Amino acid sequence: MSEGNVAASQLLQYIERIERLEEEKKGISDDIKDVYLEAKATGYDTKTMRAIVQLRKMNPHDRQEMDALLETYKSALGIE
Amino acid sequence: MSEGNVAASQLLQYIERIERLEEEKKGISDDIKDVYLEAKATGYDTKTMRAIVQLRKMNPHDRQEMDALLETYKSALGIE
Amino acid sequence: MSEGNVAASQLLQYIERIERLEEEKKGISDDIKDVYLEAKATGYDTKTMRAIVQLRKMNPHDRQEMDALLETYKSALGIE
Amino acid sequence: MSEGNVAASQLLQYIERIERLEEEKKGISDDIKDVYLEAKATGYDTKTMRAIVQLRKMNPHDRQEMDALLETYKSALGIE
DNA sequence: ACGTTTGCGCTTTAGC
DNA sequence: GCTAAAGCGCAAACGT
Repeated sequence: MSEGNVAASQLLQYIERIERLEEEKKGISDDIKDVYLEAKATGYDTKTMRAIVQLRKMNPHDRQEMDALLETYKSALGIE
Repeated sequence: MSEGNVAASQLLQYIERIERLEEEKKGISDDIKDVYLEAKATGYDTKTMRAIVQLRKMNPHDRQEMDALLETYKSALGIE
Repeated sequence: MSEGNVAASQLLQYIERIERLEEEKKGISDDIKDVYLEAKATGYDTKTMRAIVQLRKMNPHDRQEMDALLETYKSALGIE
Repeated sequence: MSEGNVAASQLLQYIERIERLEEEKKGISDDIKDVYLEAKATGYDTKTMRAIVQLRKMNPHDRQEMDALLETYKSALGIE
């Protein structure tokens, strides 16, 4: 087999690995969507839930600091 | 002039209009970046500023409602 | 247990399911990134690989049609 | 006037400058969208137009190189 | 049914 | 240079 075919075969393997992983990723994305839909059907607000998920990603200290700073700026600008 | 050339000329005009507008847009994006940099140099936190800009886009009523709901969820989950 | 706590517990369960799924998703995203890095280290161009992945998502007919249209526009505008 | 108020006033000025610029930027984005819509109404394919705009951003040499590489990969993978 | 709003993936851009 | 974030078009979904 020529070098070209070796390279082609290797490239194809990379591509196919990526495609498999992307499929898996898509499946999980769909699962996440389903959970949100279920929560919504139960009466929860998904937008707020998404905000919560973001907040919980941060460590408590950073979150509180960020929050405090935001409050400071809001006060300074008269945002209630 | 053939029909093909007429069409080509028209297509080119659309493309060039878009390109001009994109240039303008780029200029403004750069201006925005500059303001943030200037504010940062003055001691402001740009991430918080960006959050403020977002908040001010909303109307007060919606913002308060969103905020109240978020507080409710945070309390329920013990997020301080 | 009060209704409020029931609701809180349910909300927490939704949030935690989402967090678990997002972790999995993140893991797979990292895997994809790794494959691209590995391919890059082998000498492949990742930008082109991403284009290939996109092309392979399309059905052949659509892809050829898209390609033909692009060629038409390029010719019309003198893009070589 | 207290220092706090000075700072608040300055912060407000930065925020308002940003908001003005973002409004302008939004206006231009809308203009761009309008041009695409107009072109579409005339019979042009906007997706292809966007691809053309991207191509014209590149210098000819890079574009040809990119194109050649893509063709190489397509051949290697039997994409017609 | 419609049309506005929301979510999602991707690309591009900004910040460290 | 790389990781994180924004912007964008597209698609789906919800309420009207």
